Amino acid sequence: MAKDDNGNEHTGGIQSLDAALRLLNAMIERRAPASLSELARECGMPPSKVHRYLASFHHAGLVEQAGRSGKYDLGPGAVTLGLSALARHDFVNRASDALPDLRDESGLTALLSVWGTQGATVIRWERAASPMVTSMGLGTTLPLLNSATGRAFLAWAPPAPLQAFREAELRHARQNPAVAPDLLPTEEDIDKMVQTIRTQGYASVEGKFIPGLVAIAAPILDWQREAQAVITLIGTDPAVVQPRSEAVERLTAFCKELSFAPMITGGAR
Amino acid sequence: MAKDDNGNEHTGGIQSLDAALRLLNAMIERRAPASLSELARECGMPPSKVHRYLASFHHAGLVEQAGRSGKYDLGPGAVTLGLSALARHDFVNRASDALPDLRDESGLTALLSVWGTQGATVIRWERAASPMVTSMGLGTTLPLLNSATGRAFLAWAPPAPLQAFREAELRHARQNPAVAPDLLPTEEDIDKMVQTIRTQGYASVEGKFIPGLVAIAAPILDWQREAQAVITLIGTDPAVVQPRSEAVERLTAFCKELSFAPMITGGAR
DNA sequence: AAATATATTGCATAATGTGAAAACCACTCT
DNA sequence: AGAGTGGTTTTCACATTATGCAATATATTT
Repeated sequence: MAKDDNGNEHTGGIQSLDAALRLLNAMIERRAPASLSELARECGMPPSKVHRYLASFHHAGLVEQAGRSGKYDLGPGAVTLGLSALARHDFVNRASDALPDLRDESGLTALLSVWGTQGATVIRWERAASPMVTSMGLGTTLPLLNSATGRAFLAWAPPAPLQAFREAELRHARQNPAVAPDLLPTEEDIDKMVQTIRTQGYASVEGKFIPGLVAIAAPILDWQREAQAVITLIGTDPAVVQPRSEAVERLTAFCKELSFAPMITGGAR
Repeated sequence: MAKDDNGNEHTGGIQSLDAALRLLNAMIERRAPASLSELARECGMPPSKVHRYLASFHHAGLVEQAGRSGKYDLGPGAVTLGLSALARHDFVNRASDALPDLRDESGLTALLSVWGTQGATVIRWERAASPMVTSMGLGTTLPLLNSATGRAFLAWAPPAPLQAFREAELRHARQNPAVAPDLLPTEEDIDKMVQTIRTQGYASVEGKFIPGLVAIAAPILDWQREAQAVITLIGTDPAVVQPRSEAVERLTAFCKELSFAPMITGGAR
């Protein structure tokens, strides 16, 4: 009988594996590389134990030692695992496959993001032939309030972890007025923005995240009308954010196509 | 002393954890939900063992039971883990940060390029203290066939848009025999070159793009083994292009460091 | 250099994972 | 119905294997 951190038991498992996974979890929660002793303290294990677990994780590629600092970090195997898990959700495959088409049709850079523990995370992107080279790698996390992608998640929120982010980002924004000087939104401002986005069917942003760029984003909805993923188009022409621009039409049609279809197609379809 | 599937040992780890991770790996390789007994067969373990491991994985959210079929599948915890890892492996940033080190260690000019719609595009550039000053701006696009960078992309191609470039450049080369007089390659020549590059692990060029300069280039691969970016070293000493030169070793090690890798480096791939 | 923090290895001890077999369950076929 | 089949879960006695402590080794700071 193994016990988890709350003292709740779960039967039939393997204690050492449970401990190892608790360690993995600790590495996720610290969002940065950590030293062996930090991890040991973090989850109340003797350093030698942690060391042995890390050796096995390292061997499997789940964990790697960062540079010469010796700190431990999640490794490429973890990425493989996660993307493999994501790929089981067929909307991810369908969206990934179709993303190049969307880019070609719209002539804009196209992004596919999901909502991860760290926020909106880019898992696929197709760059358009734009003069402006945005260096944005896979796994980039986008701001919640000042990116089109983030706002789309905000408006069609998978409820649970979002409120926390909302607060965290607001707090951060208030302390760093330099970042977003024109917009220190109150709760009501945000609610109003969310309303607008929902009725428009897409979120947009002009130059907030990266000056000179404009972006529009629409959600891929599941059967509960929550965002499973968000697709974003990025360009330079301010016209694309306009309500009935060609880009907006294409994007929303594209996302509707990938969303879980409601059973009765009332009116809008 | 734990053994992996090849019989290779790795010291200091934990055997049961190694076995558990082998199981996880089996779940990744099957790209679909699998039943307990399938998994047991797959990795040569008794069903009871697999069951116990799955119980622990399930408890951690890494694995879940699909619907009422009872089959096991990777779960939300795996996504969380992967996205968390992905967020730390923004290779463009990591490569940009490390590029000066590579320049210093090798004493050569180092380039970081990504595959844009216009071709291989230089996005970062660290010039060595070399007498030869190559004037090459950020955003320069490099030829596909006659630069080390281009050849590396060719060999580890993100498949879709590349064929078009290949044809375009060939056509262009045939019309302009002055540019590449010695090499009017057929499709087979190119395929042969690609094979060589892939087995060598890097692409090279001597004086093709700019007379008097030599260059070697290696890819940063993503989890699908496609080139996400290419790093190129440029110098004047013809020795650097030799298969096991110091520069080659450094460069390939550097790129491997930044690439994604399969979870467990087992034989078959 | 000494001192402190951190990582790694060795070792005896018993706690824990192990495989075989038995019980359990959900089906299908006579 | 009832016996048969393939798959999953539980039980159990045993020794393999993980464990924590203490001893090195390595790195970082004073």
